[in-house]
Amino acid sequence: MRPTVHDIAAEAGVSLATVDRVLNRRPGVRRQTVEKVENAVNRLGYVRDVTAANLARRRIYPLVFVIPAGPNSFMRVLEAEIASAMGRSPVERTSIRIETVPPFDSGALVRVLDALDPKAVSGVALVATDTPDVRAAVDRLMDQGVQVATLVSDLPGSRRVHFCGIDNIAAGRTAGNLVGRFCAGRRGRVLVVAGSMRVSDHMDRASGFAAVLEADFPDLDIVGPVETNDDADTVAQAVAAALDADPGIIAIYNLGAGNRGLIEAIRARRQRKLAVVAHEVTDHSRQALAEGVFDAVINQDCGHEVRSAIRVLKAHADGLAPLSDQERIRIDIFLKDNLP
Amino acid sequence: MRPTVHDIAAEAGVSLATVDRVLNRRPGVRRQTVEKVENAVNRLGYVRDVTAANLARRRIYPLVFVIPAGPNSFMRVLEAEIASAMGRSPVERTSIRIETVPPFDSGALVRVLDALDPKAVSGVALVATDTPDVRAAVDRLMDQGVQVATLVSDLPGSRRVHFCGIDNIAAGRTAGNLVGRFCAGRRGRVLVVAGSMRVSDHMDRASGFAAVLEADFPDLDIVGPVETNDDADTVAQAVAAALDADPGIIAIYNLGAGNRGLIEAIRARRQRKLAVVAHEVTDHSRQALAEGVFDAVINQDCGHEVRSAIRVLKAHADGLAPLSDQERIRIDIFLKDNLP
DNA sequence: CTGTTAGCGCATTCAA
DNA sequence: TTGAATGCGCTAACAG
Repeated sequence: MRPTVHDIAAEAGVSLATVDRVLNRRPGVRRQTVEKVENAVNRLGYVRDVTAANLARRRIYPLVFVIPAGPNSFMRVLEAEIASAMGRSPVERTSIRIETVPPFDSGALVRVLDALDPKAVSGVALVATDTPDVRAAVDRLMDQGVQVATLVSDLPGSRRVHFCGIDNIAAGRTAGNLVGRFCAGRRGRVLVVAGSMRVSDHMDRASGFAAVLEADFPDLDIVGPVETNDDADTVAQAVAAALDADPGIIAIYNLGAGNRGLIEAIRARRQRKLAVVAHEVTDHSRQALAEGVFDAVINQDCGHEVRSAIRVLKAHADGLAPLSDQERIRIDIFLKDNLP
Repeated sequence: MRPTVHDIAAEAGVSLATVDRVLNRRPGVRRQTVEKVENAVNRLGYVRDVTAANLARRRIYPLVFVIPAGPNSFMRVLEAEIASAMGRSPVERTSIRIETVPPFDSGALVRVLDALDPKAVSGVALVATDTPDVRAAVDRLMDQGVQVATLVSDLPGSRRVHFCGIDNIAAGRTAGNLVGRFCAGRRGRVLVVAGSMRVSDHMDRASGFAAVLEADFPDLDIVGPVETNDDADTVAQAVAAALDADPGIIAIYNLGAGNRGLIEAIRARRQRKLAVVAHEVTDHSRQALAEGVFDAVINQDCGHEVRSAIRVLKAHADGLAPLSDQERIRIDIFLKDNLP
């Protein structure tokens, strides 16, 4: 039988209330008494029953997700995952709200963050735009006791408690490795397509990709990255133009969104033998893999990311450390054969 | 405020005890009364607070994991993950025991399963050997009210409630796709190494692999599979013999364990240009990837598998459906760049 | 500064 | 067949 507050009250020779004060680090207890209780805790190996505590406290965790608006498929899937987490709210004792902001608009993002009531929300997860004003807004929230986690795209240098996403440099390297091997000794150029160099995930992928190509595949040279703002039509035009202008392009790496446009452009040029690697499993990319238009898709499991964000934010709100192993988001590689 | 038992007691005009009887489907309540309560439940949209229920009931879930003994690295990692879950037992209200049995020994497995006390264990997770007697033992347990889940290797045709593992046919197909692309139009033979054709995961991988090679890579022919009982030394000898006997082998797929032996054999023949795909990330395979001895490793996250087994077994013990999305185990592909 | 007491939402004796 | 009362482990008034 594991020890309860009663046991440690008895062991320490104090009352339940005092034990509770010490356990929750509330003021108004003599140092002497604090130590007595802490000793008892250690001696008996007490660990608090969080579920019982939450029951007694009728605790719910008010959480806010701030994500980009717009047609980006990946973000819409992310939103669906958040919605699905809202369905589990009663069980998980959460109260989740979604705020959408125009993509790549740090001003709007800051306004949303600043409008949050620190007393009414215990945690925020946001898809970050990597600018100083956003960093400052995040740090302000942390100062006010609101736990902040970044989602999908990180905010290096900020005080966010956790990044729920993948190592994007490694993701870029992985893409480089795949493209290199799929080109198998052929010589030529690789077109790199990006959304925006103002989000850290895209920058990281580009640099990881370039590093591997340079080090391990000297026969391949990079063209780009061309920036498309993650807009599918822009992607389609850019890719079409590049392919038509340069017959030496033998591979494409799209490290951003807008896969629909990429697929269009490639389908219209079926005769070109291209190795194509893109990011994120969506209906479009899934279809492209099945057809052989894409050779591989690198993915982050956004269901996992959302569940992880919730666990991490809850844990930090309680001053607990999350289970690092469970919270690491994998860099998934999908071929047509291992699609989920 | 979500409704509580009190609310539905008031709504139905009965006492708490009666509500509880109906909710837990205990006998001794008039049909009339049952209906009154059920109507109240539906009207108010009541959902039971499982944590409060577990608190009141002081419920713990006694779980048993049955896994192969022996030096197989993957199984030892699995065991470590189970041990780590045991550390979380107080929080997760579990009581976990590990039983090891000689590998590929269905008799021993059956003996362990039959020795279990159905009244003292609520769930069992086992790495199954695919034989009729094991299937029967599993079904016996289910009949006695013990929830059974298979782990890593499934037991098709049995009544187990869940398989915590990957789709091994798809894993084999994935390996085939990778090997095919990495060989990039070269013509030759692929050596397939297996542990035992008596476990369903190995059989499935072999057939998935063969299917893809036949359909998509006609220039590659399969040699094997050679069976090694997952013993590293046997693998080393078999691979060495095959490579030396047949200079036309340009790729190797090890769908079983014993990677240490595989690595030895390849290292001793550095001049051979081989595409190598194996399974499971362990210290050995991680090192081999880094060195370029392996080109890709297909992995199942056994930490995830263990956590999932626990969640699924607990949920089924309470008659609840687990979150299917969270419980699907991915077929991970690792290159040296995206190793965790 | 410390202790008493009454719940949180649910399960379970024990009576009736 | 039903209900009242007690307690699970913990928190939070409210006294003292």
